[in-house]
Amino acid sequence: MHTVTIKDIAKALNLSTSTVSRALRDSYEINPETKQLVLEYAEKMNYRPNPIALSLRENKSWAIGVIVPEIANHFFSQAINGIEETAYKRGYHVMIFQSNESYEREVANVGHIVARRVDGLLISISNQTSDVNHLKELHEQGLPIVLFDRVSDEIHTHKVVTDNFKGAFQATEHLILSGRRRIAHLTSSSFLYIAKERLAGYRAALEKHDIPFDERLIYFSKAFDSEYVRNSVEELLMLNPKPDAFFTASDRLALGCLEALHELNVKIPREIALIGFTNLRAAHLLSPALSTVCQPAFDMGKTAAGLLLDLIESKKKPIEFKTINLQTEIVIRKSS
Amino acid sequence: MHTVTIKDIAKALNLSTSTVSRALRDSYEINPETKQLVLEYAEKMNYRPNPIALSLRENKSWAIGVIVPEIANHFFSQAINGIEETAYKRGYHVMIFQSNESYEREVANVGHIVARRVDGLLISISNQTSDVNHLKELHEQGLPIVLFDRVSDEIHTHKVVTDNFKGAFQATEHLILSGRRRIAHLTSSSFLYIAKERLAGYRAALEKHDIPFDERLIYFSKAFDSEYVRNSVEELLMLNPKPDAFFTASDRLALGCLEALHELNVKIPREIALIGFTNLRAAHLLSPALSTVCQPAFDMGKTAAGLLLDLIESKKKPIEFKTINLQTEIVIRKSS
DNA sequence: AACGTTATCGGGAACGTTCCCGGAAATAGT
DNA sequence: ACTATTTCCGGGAACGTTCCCGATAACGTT
Repeated sequence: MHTVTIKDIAKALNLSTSTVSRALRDSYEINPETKQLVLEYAEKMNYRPNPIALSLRENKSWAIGVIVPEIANHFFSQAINGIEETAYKRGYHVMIFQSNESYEREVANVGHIVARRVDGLLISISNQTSDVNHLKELHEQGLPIVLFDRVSDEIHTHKVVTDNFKGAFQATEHLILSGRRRIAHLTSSSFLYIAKERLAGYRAALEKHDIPFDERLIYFSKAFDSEYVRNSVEELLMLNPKPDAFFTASDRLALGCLEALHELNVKIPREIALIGFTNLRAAHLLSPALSTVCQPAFDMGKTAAGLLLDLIESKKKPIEFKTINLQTEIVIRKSS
Repeated sequence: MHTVTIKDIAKALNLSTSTVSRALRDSYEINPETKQLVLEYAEKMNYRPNPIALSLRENKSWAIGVIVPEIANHFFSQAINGIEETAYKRGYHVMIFQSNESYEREVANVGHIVARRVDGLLISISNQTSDVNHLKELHEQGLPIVLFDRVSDEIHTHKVVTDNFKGAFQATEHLILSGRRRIAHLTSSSFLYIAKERLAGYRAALEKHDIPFDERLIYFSKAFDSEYVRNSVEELLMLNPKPDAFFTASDRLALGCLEALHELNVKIPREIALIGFTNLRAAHLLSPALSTVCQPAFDMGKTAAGLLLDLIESKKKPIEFKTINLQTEIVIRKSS
């Protein structure tokens, strides 16, 4: 697939490459007639500047890297939509990588991304990642990084999160106000920032309503496969006294719980009320319709990308980094 | 963010760039000691070859473009997973674009992709695309293209599809065998190849069981928003005699139907049986659990990417192109 | 007429890498 | 001791583009 270059145009028109280049960039020091000639010929030959050559010259790839746990997850695919919107609008393209919730793959992805010379990195950390040195080093070397949703307080940069504390607080309080007392909390990894915050919101709601905190009701889940979740659910149901509500911290966990409770023939919400932290598109069509704390995924992606591009395009490092806290929305349906 | 280059190494070690380059590529004509020296220094300085420079030299971007209608769709995100697996394994990276089921955006995406100088293109056409000249031209210019799922018979290249006819036939026959006679079919666009095939499968099943084909039961839907689908469903329900089953041709349509039927208080499957052509992860958790024809999305992505990379890496154009037909799986649940 | 201005263009280096070509030194072969 | 071969390395062009530095005319100014 041969593509026409500036040299081809120059040769065909008996001009120098500099002249052609300047004509194409509409430089003032080119004769309007020459300019016209070049432009027309370029149009005719369907000339497209080679972005690779430009990247080499400018030492800039016009690409940003995005690492998410998985794209087959409605929250992240929506976030990616937001990221792409801003990125494309500002002339960047997006390279998407998946960590699959694995620390090793995340490190490998980071490696790929630096090798690919992206101009910046947008990342939502895997829940198996407790050590963030791979990101810290990169950041100290000067690569612009913005964290979103799954952030870490060890990295000093812009962050975009949702109000996890408030969302969890509202969800828990809603369960309490509807008469629940033994509320189990299934969450992801204990070192994940968002998990900590949601747990804190959960505890604060309990405290406000004078319900004692019971550690046995908290489940940190390393894996997301339905078998693992089912085991956790079974163990929780064997507790005495039995829990009367589940509050889950993610898409996958909510779905897994729902599935397990169905299989175990537990009536929702009569026996167990269920509310999740999720962006499932079909949440209202589930059986029963799932109550959720909904996150503004698209907006998160948009603002995170915006911050990153600002970071990339500003020559000097900003003195202070901001953490943007977007509001969640609690949607009560049949499951609670 | 300054990165160390071959020149830096050469200068530091008092060697020429050629020597360093050859040492790094483990050339036989470099003294083992020198090689050792270079390798150690490169390792110490964390040298990474600049892929942009390589791309410029080799006139190869090591990137493939992927255009799908939307990634926030489980079928496509699974397919992308498959694509990425093969692509990364073979050293390519993946640039994802979304057409949002819009012809204009698809054309724009194609433009971006050629401007970005990808080595090949993987595409699942938007349902509003009736004219595929933008792809044809590209293909004739020599860009390797592989179509998957949403293919077009106007483009003569490798294709990866599922057995749409058989899947639709089985779904329809299943409805017939469970006593349904007035089976409505909601499908996407009339010029979409997969829509035609599924319609053909539907008709064949009717014919086999001597059920007359009624055109009024077929709905081509241009839009996927719930309002539009709801209107279609309402109109179908006003028919006389009323349909007793719906067979939908996509994720979105199945979900939309389910939603509309719920809102209209129609009992599923008592009044209307429902079966979809979808890869929804939560299909078994819906209310009622949704019967579906399931497509091997991940495998489709994998094989499509494999074919494309073979195409890219073979110097000569293959004489004949193949169409790979993967099998669907029908999963009967509560909705039918 | 001599000079400064302006308009218009070309030459060539640079970005990071590979690879062809050539060349010096060391070794082997007679 | 002389040539032939091997070993090891450097120079420089090339990929496509931009941009700095000149260069040549034509023009205007005194």
